[in-house]
Amino acid sequence: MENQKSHCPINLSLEIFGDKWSLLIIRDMMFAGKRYFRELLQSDEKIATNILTDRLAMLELKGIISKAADPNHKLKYIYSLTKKGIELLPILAAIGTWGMKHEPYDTSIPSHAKKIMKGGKPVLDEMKKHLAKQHLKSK
Amino acid sequence: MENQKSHCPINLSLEIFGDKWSLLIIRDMMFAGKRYFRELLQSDEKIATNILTDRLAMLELKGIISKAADPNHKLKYIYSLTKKGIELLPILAAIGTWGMKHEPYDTSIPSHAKKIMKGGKPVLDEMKKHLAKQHLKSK
DNA sequence: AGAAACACTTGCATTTTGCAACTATTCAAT
DNA sequence: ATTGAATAGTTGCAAAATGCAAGTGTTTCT
Repeated sequence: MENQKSHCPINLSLEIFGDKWSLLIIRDMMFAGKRYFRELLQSDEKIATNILTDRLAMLELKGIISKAADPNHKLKYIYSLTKKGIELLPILAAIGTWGMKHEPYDTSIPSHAKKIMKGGKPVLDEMKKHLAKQHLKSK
Repeated sequence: MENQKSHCPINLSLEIFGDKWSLLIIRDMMFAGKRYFRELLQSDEKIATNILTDRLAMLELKGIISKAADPNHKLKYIYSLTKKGIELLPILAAIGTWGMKHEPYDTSIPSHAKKIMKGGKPVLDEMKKHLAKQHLKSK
């Protein structure tokens, strides 16, 4: 388990979410409000079930998300961002901002996403508060 | 070549640098001032030569770095960040900040790195100016 | 009672990564 | 001028990660 290449903070971070899928999962939880396995499966990028299973388990292990039984449905589990996960928001925002500036993105993207990317710190703080409300309820 | 999973700006960005190595290479160019193949090979994370070759070519293709013959040494090539590459700085800084907060990093890390991470926008702007001077000289 | 929804699991093919040895050219020292 | 080290890679193969399609065992819905 402890097999890290170095103790540089950037490397340690990338060993957690430096792959093709982890940040996309976080993105969908943050910006699209997805909370269930089936919802996360519906992304445009078409993640496979085994990969999604694997990543959710890893993200939970790393303390970025938590998993709880859905009180209303015995087959469903609800995934939540932890505080540590919510604090990935500035990273996602920076990546989104960079992508919007430098890559030919789909302009039919949710307009609130644009606002979040362009809105700067105040909008981000608001967003963070909102996420805390949605995800950190219990405990 | 054009085989992207979606046109979401975050996904487009991650299709470029959403792997274990690309951002580490950028990190070394930005924060450690590395400009040569051999220098980039010396990271703590021990990247293999074939992977480094592959990533440098990809990053050049994507317009994030540029490659030029070293005027003083016929075997050496000097790699530079482009404007597009320099603008990855906020992403690296956000990742570094997150890692320092949430993972047990090596405290013997270069102290200027800590300053950059913690210094906020003014320090980042200064850093950006410095990088532009070092990397965008010619042209 | 039967069908659909749910969160996975499994097996296999493909792709990516990692490792170690090797190459061809150029530089630097004798 | 010759030799050895340094340069930026290649190459071939093994290991790991990813991708794909089908299957599993409950639970919920109709």
